[in-house]
This record gives sequence, C-alpha cells and structure tokens, in this order.
Amino acid sequence: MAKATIDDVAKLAGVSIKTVSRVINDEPNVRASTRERVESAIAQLNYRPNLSARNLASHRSHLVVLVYDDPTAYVTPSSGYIIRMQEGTLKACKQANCDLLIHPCNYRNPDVKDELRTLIERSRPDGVVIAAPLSNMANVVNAIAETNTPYVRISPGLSANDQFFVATNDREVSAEMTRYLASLGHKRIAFITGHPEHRAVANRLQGYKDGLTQSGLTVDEELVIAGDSSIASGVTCAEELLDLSEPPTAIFAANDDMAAGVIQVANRRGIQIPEQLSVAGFDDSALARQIFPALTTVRQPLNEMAETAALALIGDNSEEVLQSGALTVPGKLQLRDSTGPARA
Amino acid sequence: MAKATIDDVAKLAGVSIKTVSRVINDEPNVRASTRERVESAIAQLNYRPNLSARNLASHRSHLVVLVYDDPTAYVTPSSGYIIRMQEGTLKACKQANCDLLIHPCNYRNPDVKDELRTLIERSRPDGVVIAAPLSNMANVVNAIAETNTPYVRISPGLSANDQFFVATNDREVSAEMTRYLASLGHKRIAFITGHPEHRAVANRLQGYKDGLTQSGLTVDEELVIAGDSSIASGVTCAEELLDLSEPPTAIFAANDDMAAGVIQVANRRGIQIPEQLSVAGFDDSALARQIFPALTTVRQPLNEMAETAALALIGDNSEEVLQSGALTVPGKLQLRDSTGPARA
DNA sequence: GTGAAAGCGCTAACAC
DNA sequence: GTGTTAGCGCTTTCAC
Repeated sequence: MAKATIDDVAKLAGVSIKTVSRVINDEPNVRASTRERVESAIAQLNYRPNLSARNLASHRSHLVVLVYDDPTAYVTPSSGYIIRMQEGTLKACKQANCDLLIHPCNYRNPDVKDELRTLIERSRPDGVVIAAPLSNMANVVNAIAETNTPYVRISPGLSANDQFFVATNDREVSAEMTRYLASLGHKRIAFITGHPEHRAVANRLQGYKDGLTQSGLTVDEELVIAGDSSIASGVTCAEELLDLSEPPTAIFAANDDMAAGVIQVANRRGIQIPEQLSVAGFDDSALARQIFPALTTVRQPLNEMAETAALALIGDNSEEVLQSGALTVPGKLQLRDSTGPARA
Repeated sequence: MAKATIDDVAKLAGVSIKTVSRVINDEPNVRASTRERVESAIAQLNYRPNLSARNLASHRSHLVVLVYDDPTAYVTPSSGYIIRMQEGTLKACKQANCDLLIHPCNYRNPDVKDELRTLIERSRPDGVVIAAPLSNMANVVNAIAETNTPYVRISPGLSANDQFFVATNDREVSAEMTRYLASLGHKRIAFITGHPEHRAVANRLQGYKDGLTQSGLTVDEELVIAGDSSIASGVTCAEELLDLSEPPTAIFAANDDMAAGVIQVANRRGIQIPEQLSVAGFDDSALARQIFPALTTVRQPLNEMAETAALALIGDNSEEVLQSGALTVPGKLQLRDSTGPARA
C-alpha cells in the first residue's frame, strides 16, 4: 500500500485537508468531535506527515544539527565526550519531536565554511548546537551565524557577542577540586593544562590557582605544565613532573584522558596510587571508571549542557531562553580511589 | 538577503530552471558553455538547492539513518563502537553527498516499531544502516523493512533472508588469535563470551574452539565462561577463572571491555601481565591502547563495515552491491603488550 | 470552527 | 540541448 497523505486522511475523516493540518499541528479551532474523527482516520491509515513537504511549506524542518570536532582529525574530543553531547541533544530532540543530524568537522579545513553552509542551507535545521572546542572557532561560528539559523554554543571560552550559550562552572569547580586536594594535606599539587585551543579548559587552570590561594598555598610555576588533552601528553607531563627533584604529591589534570596518562606512568614506575600519589581528572568520562584505580574527577554535565542547548533552540519556550544570555550547568566533584591523604 | 532559489539562478544565467536542475544533478545533455554559465551564476548567488524541495519532488532525501542500541538503555555498545560506526557511515555520506541522521533506540521498548516508522516515514531517508546487535532484533529489522526503505544490517548473527549485509570474519580471526596464544606455549587458554544477544560475538566462541582444535588442544568447558560484554562482567569472570585450582595462563575475551576487566583484576592481585598471564581482547577499541599494558586484540574494521554498508545504499553502484548477497570485511590481529610466552 | 486556493522550491515527463 | 507544464504533500492566507 502506498503511503497515506493528508488528502487520504481528509477524505476518510470527511473534512478538508486544512482541518487535518490543524489536528497534526495541535492548532486550536477544531471541535473536539472533529479532532477525534481526524485522529482515528490518522490511526487507521497509519498516516505520518511528510517532513519535506512540511518543511517546504512551513520553513520548519524539525531537524537539529550538532557540529563538533571531527575526532578523526585530531586527538581532542574523546568518543565519550561526543557521545554525551549526542545523548543530551537527542534527549531534547525526542522531547520536541525533532531528529538529529550530526556533523563532525575539521575547523582547520579551509572549506569548512562552505561545508557548513551547504549543510545548513540544504537541510534547513531549526537550530544548530555547536560543541566545544568548536564553539570557539570564529570561522565555524561565523559560517553558521551567516545562515541566520539559530544556534547555541556550548562552553565557548569567551562570550564574544550577546548570543546565548551554555557553559559549566569550570573555574569554580576546579578551585573546589584543588581545595579538596589541599584538604587532604597535599602541599605540592601540580596541574596539567589541556588543549590550548579549548578555551573552557583554560578556565580550569584559573580555578586551580584560585584553589591554591584559597587554601593558603602559593602557585609554583614549576608545577604547572602544558598538555594537549591527550593521554599521550598526560604520560609525557607525568614523567616530567615525577622527575622533578621535589616531585608533586598530587597531580590535577585538566581532563580525564591526561589523568589516565598520569596513572599509566605511575603504574609503570611502581608508584602506588593514592598512597604515594594522588591523581585527579576532569570530565568524568567513561574512562574514569574504567581505569584502575578509579579516577577522582569532576563530573562535567555534558549531557545536560547539550540538552539545555538544544531545548533553547527547539523547546517550548525557546524564544525566552534564547534571550536569557547564558545558562550555567554546574559540575560536581566525583571522589573515587585515585586520591587520598598526602603521605606523612 | 534572502536565499537564492533555482529561479534566481535560472534568471541570472539566462536559462530555464530545468537546465539549472540538470546542472546541479550532474545530468547529461547540457552544453559545456551553458553549464559554465549556470555554475558561475550558482557561485555568484551562493545558491544551495533546498533539500526538502528536492526530496518532495524526487523522492530522494540524501539522508541516511543510522540506528543502533541506545547506550543509555544498556551496557552493551561502548561509545567507541558507536563512534566508529558513525565515522564509517559519515565517510560514505560525505562521498555520496548525503547527511546523516542518528537514532539510538531501545529494542525492548514496545513502541520501538512505531518510533522507527515515524522516523523513517517522515524523514524518508535513502537508506538505513542497522548496527549490531540491533541488526539481529526481529522487531527492529521488520519495522524498517515494512517501510520499504533500503537497509543494510551490520554483523547480523544469522542471515535470515537474502538481504544484503556486511560482516566480519569473527570466527576465522578468533581462531587465529587462539592459535597465536597456543603458539606462545599456552595450554590452558580461557574464553569469556559476550552479550548473549549479540549473535556475531557468539561466532567468536566458535572460532576459539576451532583454534584450540587446530592447535591440538582440547576444549575444556571449565575454561569457557559467560560474560555480558561489560567491563564489570570481565572483572567477575576473571576472578572466577583465576580462582580455579588450575587457572588459565591466557584469557581471550570476546571483546576489549571484558579484557580490560581481566587486566584490572590482574593489577589488583599483583599478577604480572604478560609474564604470568596473557590477555587478549576483540574490537581494538580506543580502550585497548589506553589501558596498561596495551591490549593485544583483534582489530574489528567497524569503520569500514559501516562505510561499506552505507555505500551499498547510497554509493554509485549501490544497486549491484545490494544484489551481491553479503560482504565480509576481515579483521586483523593487533599484537600489543598484554600477551607473551607462557611461563615455563 | 472550517475550507478553498495559492504556493513553498524543486524534479518528472514530455515537447520542441 | 533546452524549455514547459504539472505536480510532490504540506502550510499559509484569507474567506466564510
């Protein structure tokens, strides 16, 4: 049997197609009894409105696009990060009856502007969610902005204009983690920074410094070392730190992957965690629970952030939300087995 | 400026819209000079054909749907698995100028049939790629088949009908891994099975048995133990195996996550890998390189499988491919640090 | 509260 | 080679 159209439904229900349209769009001005008749016709014919026809006529596509760094292009975004972004966005989509189109892209590709334009102008999504660190890349954001499609950036390091965005309290919660380590008696707490282009991650360094100060400790630049968010850089940085004449007793990495690298080095060197070295990460990626010992980290609410971002685009009160400047979804400490009291 | 339409391009190029249509669809019967004129008009106006209009008129959407198990609903699919499926599908999409719509779903949800129908009938994708283990679930596959949309299943445990599918040589390559372990001198090689609903994974057990036989060893049922593909089940199974009066000297797990669980137990118990115990996995997930020691495993070509599947739907010679029954993309051993000679 | 007509931007079928 | 005409299946506008 061929797919039923709105005409079939109208005929069966004995009404005009406009009335059917009103019913499927939850519009007012339909008598309850009429609505019922239409609904039963829809059920009987197993009718599903055709998205393309709807889109063409109404300029609403019920489509959301999620763009993020192409994981094949760099090291940066771990698969867990992307999956959680997708999960949050999908949850919002389900709620708002939308579908999700994903588009990983390489911001260093000179054609990225054209690529995004083509994507957006041909699919005409209702909104675009831009994940970090892509949300900081001017060429990407501009390409999307120029299409006049509503968009929300997640964790943009800086809030360029007054566009709505969603972020977490990287700085505050990093300070909290640092204070926690200090409260365990650690005096020499090192910090491994993340990918330099990931602005939100840079705020974590600020938080680390805040936390030291708040705990009455001073910042020792020898203990701040530059990683690039990858496990491999965690390994390198850990080796450098542990080779210091006076090595740290705690290492706080700007993300879980680098913390995993630190733990690998400790395992190799036979350094007991947490007895001889405390290690903390940031993200609460799947890896955090997969490695041994389980990693103390900051639960970054990626799902919620993505969901919030998508709902700002397609949710019921999207207009108001988009006016509201910005939304912060706070992170939380996840204390596990990789941190403990400083050795006496 | 409002978006340019096909009419604008036609006007500017001084041709009919049909000619523009021919150019954007790479159809023949356009004089080279005409084509050039149209193309320059397109460039000048920054014209992008509207997907919805195209879809409505042509019944081709340039959309691919990828369905897979909702990771929030169970343990089974790790984020790496999904990401690699997405990557492969995306690669094919890029090549064929399509976009990708993702749809994780819970096959145990009673509404899943309706959910998939709605998704497919409203978005009218050119094809649907069904990832394992969802590719084995009759309700899911039937729901999709009933929409008459072309689909390809990835690693269906069994080939129900003569539908085209893509798989890997689970059995053969598992036998190969088993023979490799035997060649290292291991006599007591254990096997941890995966999620019982994942049919392709069951083939790995067969391969393990084949490999033992081929190496002149016999199958000891005491050494075959049931996991469920999760890290946690790897932990449980490892503890059981290592508590045997005569424990194995090598453990082959049906996937990397479970192998990671085995390694965790060994780390905790102070068992040296690979000196005292060899561990092998299957998948070559990101985890395999992230844990310590790096895991010997089977590289399952998930990306390639997904790409092959998607190209069968939207590639240039899709018709022929879809007729060709099935395609197997072979896996390969990845020898790393978790396996070594059996202790004397 | 309901319907008729126009048209969203494109492609299909056919004429020239 | 190229253009004309008629839709694809819906929403919009406006009339009733």
